[in-house]
Amino acid sequence: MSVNAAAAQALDDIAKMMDLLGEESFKAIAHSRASRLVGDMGEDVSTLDKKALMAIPGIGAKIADKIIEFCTTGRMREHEELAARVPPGLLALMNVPNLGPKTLRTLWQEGGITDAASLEKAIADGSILTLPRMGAKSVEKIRQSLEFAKTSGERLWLGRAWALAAEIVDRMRAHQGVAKAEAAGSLRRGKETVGDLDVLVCLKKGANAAEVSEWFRASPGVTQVLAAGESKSSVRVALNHDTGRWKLEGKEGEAKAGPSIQVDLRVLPVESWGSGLMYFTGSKEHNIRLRERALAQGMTLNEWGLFPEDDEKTPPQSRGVKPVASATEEEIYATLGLAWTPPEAREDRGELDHKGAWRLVEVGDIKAELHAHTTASDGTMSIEQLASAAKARGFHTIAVTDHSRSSAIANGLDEKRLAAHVKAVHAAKVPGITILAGSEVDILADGRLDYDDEVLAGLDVVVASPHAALSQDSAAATSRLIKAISNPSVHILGHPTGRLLNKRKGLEPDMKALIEAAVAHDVALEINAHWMRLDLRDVHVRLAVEAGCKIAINCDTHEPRDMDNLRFGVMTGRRGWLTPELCINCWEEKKLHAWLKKKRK
DNA sequence: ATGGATGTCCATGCCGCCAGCATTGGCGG
Repeated sequence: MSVNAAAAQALDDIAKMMDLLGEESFKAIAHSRASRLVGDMGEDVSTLDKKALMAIPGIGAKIADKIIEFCTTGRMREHEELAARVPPGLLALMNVPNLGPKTLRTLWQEGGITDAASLEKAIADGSILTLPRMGAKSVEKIRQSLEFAKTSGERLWLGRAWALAAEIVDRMRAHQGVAKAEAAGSLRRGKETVGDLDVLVCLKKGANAAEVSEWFRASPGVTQVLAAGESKSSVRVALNHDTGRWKLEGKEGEAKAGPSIQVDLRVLPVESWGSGLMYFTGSKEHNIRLRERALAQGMTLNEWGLFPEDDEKTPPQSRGVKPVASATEEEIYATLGLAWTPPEAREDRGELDHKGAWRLVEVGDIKAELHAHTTASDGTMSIEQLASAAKARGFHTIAVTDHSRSSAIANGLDEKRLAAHVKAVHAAKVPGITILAGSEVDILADGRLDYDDEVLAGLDVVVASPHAALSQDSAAATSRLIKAISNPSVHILGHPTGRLLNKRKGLEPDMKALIEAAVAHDVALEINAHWMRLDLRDVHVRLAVEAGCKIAINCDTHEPRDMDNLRFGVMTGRRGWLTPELCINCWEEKKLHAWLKKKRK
């Protein structure tokens, strides 16, 4: 775990333990906010001194001290003091849905429950029913949540969630009572993994909400119905893990055991489409900022619309109050004096201070794929098939970058095979697209590249990527990657950390140093669009964009369907506020080729 | 615990919905 992630975890634990102990809620909120700030930070938090930490809104002297203590000693005294007062099993239960701090505190203080085992026992023998607010329905809900928490430890990959969400949304749109349907939540924000799916449906005039909800609950793959209201339903849908070219040991068997994902449906009238979408898209923190802003302007915002504030207790829509805006996201943001905010930027990372209209990279901007494999190494397509597929996407350029010799498992090319392959690539012709000959050259553990410099200098495009020695320490990783960036023939640093989501954490280089080197040597950092990689990750893209570092978004195409992953790479770029100007795949042909050739003089 | 207005104090994280056992606490975007 990176220092940032570890420090964020410690701060979040502190916040949760404070909640469990019933301490002043603002203290817990402050720690929870600080946890998010540290976790979202692109640069290594240990490189910041107290002054720099305190310059971040939300981090004051006390928390800055705790962060510094953690970076220098690896511990936080306060964390240990709290941990001595809160049973560890209780903290773990905070991750179980339907178990919040207050519920757990009651279970602990009044029922002597300290962990999952004692909770299960209290449910089994019925003793839990004697505790306050513990009726049969609540207990059954908790029982199911506990069961679910056992089988599903991990969040689902964006790419897998996307396919499932598309099926459900299509099904909902097929119902005659449905005017509009869309997947919202963290999926719409393009988060690299999602915990559940949120589907918003708006009804045609006169349509029956209960009937539409029933249609939803009868979707194929539903294994369990958790809630069955007229306008709100929750179900679990079975997952089958198809992870493509990565065979995940254990995962396939596990799939038969029945991992599933929760899918929530909300039904609203069609007039509330915009406000409903904003509510269900989140993030929670973004929603809070928007609602604060609405209040400051004499309005109140909920999923039904943006209303004039009237200090009444009951919700305005229930009193027939007309909203100021509700039908589209654009009009609601506009009424609040804001530009429409891209869903990917709705994370309370300063997006409400953004000046003017947003113009982030879009799928339609991408005009080149600069990292692709053919049958020469581990791809499934010939050079011509690959180029035709790229042409069909409207690209002006495709770079053939098969693996280098050290990637033996991927049938990497030695220098002799490479020379022949380059000839074949240059001889290949597909009308309307330029085919470039390149390589995805391995970055060896010490930062040397897998081909000699003169070989690399003879290629049109060089993508340098780490594939092995991915558990080396941070300092070694930093110097390794910077050495690769410094090679004058390298254009792109491919999947810079080598991480695989839910599988391996990959390298943890000093990102700030890496980005500085990339800027100095005019190397683009890749966002690998495969949903198991999404590497660079969002916060590092943001850091790179702020530094003016060029970014490449590549599908790392091995087979035709890989090009469909482009949207995930683009969403990751948008989460890092990436503009088309900084994304080399968006450049027109002349500009891109001139940039590539600059390294060949 | 933080940040902003003062010079030490004060306000601060929105909203709707649900179950419960009754007027509120907890959840989740």
